[in-house]
Order: sequence, then C-alpha cells, then structure tokens
Amino acid sequence: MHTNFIENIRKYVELDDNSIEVLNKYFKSISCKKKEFLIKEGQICQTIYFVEKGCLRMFFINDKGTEQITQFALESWWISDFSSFIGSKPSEYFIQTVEKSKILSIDTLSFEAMLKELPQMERYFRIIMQRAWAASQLRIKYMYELSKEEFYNHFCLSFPEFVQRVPQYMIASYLGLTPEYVSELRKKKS
Amino acid sequence: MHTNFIENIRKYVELDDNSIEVLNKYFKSISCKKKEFLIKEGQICQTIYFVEKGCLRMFFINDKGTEQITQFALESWWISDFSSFIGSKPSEYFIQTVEKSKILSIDTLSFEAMLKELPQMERYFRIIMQRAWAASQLRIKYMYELSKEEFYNHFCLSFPEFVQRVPQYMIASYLGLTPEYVSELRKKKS
DNA sequence: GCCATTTCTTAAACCAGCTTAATTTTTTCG
DNA sequence: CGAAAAAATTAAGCTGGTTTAAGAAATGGC
Repeated sequence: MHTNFIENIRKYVELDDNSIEVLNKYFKSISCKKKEFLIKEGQICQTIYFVEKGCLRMFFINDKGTEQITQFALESWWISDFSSFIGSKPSEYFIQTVEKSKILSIDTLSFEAMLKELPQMERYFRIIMQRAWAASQLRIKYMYELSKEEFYNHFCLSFPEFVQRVPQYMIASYLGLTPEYVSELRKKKS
Repeated sequence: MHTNFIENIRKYVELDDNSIEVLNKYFKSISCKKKEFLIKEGQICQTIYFVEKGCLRMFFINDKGTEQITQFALESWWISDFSSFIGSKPSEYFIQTVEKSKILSIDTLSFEAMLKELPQMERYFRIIMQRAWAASQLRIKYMYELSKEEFYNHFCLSFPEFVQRVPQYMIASYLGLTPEYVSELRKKKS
C-alpha cells in the first residue's frame, strides 16, 4: 500500500518501518473517481496532495470564463495551492481529478506535527520543494524561449504518454494555446 | 554584518549565537561591483547566493542572440540555477550583478555539511523553497491570466521601487516584452 | 446500441505585440 | 567637460496566434 509514496520518500531520506507507521497516522488516503474536486475556488487550501495513482489538474477560471490549467500531477507528484496553503488565503484555483485516482493528503496541522515527529521529513520536503522550484524555473525558461508552436512540439516530445492520457483541450489549456490552434498544429505535423 | 541574512533565517527558525558562528564557517561573503558575473553559461552552478545588499539578475541568451532575464534577486532573496545545482549539469544561464552588491555564497559541499551540522537549516530551506515555489506558481498564473499590457501595469504597481531601480529594458526583458513596446505603454499611461 | 454530451476540426477575419530602422536622450568615464 | 556608448523613443508595417462560428467525430451512460 502507498508504494509510490514510500518509495519516493526513500529516494531522498532514510525511513524505517516505525516511521512508516507514523506517516500512516498523519496521511489520509482518498479514492476519487473522474472529475471529483479536491478543492474549489474560494476555499482555503489547507491540504497538500500526493498522487499515488491517477492524475490531477489545477486550474482557475479566467476573465473570459474559461478554465485555465496551470498544473498537472501524475503518479508520485505533489500538488497544492501553496500561496493559499502558506498564507491561509482563499484559493483562486480548483484542484480536480482528471481520471479515477488514489491520493494521499495531509492538512496544515498534521503537516507541522508530522515534521516535528519525523525531522528527516523536513529534509525530504526541502528536496521536493527545491526540485519543484527547479522545475518551475525550467518551465518559465521554455515559456520565454519557445514560440507557442515550439512549446507544443517540445511538450509532445517530452511527455508522449501524457499526450495520450489527457484530452487535447487540456494540453492546449496547460500550454496556453487555444484548442483550435493545437488542432492546426497537429494537422501541420502529419 | 550579514544582518539581512541572520534576520531572514530567524524569521523561520531558532538560531543561537553559536549557530551563527557555524554559518559563518560555511558561507563566504563576496563584494561585487556593477555588472560582475557570478556564474556564466556552460559552467556547472555549484553555488547558492543570498543577496545581502544590491541586486542580481539571471538571464540566458536566446536564439536571436538577445539576453532574456528570467529572474531578479534583491536584498534577502536567494538565487541560483537549481537545475544545474541539483543535476550537476552545465548551466544555460548567466548570473550577474545589476548594481554594486554584497552577496553571501555557499557551494554544494558546504551546503550539505552545513545542513548536517545545523539540522534546523533543513527546515529553513524547506520553507524558503516552499515560498519560492509558491511565488513561481503565482508568476505563472499571471503569465496565463494577463495580457502583456496588463502584466506590465501589474508589475509596476506591485514593485514601484524596483521599476525605479533597474533600467527599463531589463524590466521589459523580465516581463517578456520588447523595449519598444514598453516605451509605447509608458507613453499611453501618461 | 443509441442518444446526448463532450471533444476535435476547419477556415476566414482579425489584432496584440513584434520587427525594423532611424532619432533622441541619458549615462558613463577618461 | 565632452565624446562615446548605452538606453529610450517613435512610427510604420507585419505576423503568430486568437476569435468566431459551424460542422464532424468520439465518448460515455443507460
């Protein structure tokens, strides 16, 4: 159980069987079917999620009223609205399953208690956050460097399984393109 | 000495006088005049920098041969190419002072040794990285949400001192605009 | 297996922001 | 201070990607 979770932590820090018990105490396991919401706009996001199996997306509604996806999370990824989480401010995002998913969750209070009880988890999360920051830096670089066409092609080459797995209009949204333009690009490639 | 540095750490974790001594052992203080390079493209970025006084920028050269700024760091900000730092890969960035600056630096090995000797710094950096990630999330949201004109106006309102402090063409670069377009926007506003 | 809904495609008109290129203003530094 | 370099402005023409609108294809629920 929670294989991805434990494996992921063990990539970065030591974790004995007793510590695993402690983690089980703090993390809740959730099973969701497709299109279930974990948080909605306006709520304070007091939870961090780990995807054990499945796929989540985070999006907001822009001023034209359309969904704008800013993040996906596949197996072994963490996801949360950290601005809301850190500042206890209402979130501007929705977090929703894209597929049937199995998720581990921990709320603010449990998170702090867990870190106190298992200090090596400070190190684990330091490394996770550091990697997340690095990933953001890279993403921002691509946004500056590539034209929208190049950005799309680069994404398809980098994450081919992903392009299979989620609907095309979600990829378009994540990359900041219109579905119509993605359609045009696909025609062009073939 | 290093007032901003110590204060910043104390915002998040306890730090006694003895620990400060330990930090002094691992961190190096650097004084740079305007336009000095801390790292250059092609080098492995093995250092994390903290700005005690002054201003740094991080940029790469795009395929048109122009500088593309992806990050600034003012007083009490951390900056580094984390992809390069984590993966020991050659960096694609330059990090350079924008003004005369006083910087604290720590390299990979010292960083690990310091974390081992002062475990509370794992917590400090976990929080720092978490906040950096949150800031990235927000920045990406703005990039999706706002038109370039709105993005520019929003930036000027959010960081008025900053707009005074660094040349206009650097702001343009950071926001992904041409200097010509920024010029047009300024005229429009007045 | 069939209807309703969701997703994807096509094509033409349009525009925000870029390019180019020339001029002016400001800064730097010997 | 004065010359050279760096930064900012102006304006015209252009283009990558959006908008709009309508139809076609795929998917899912019962």
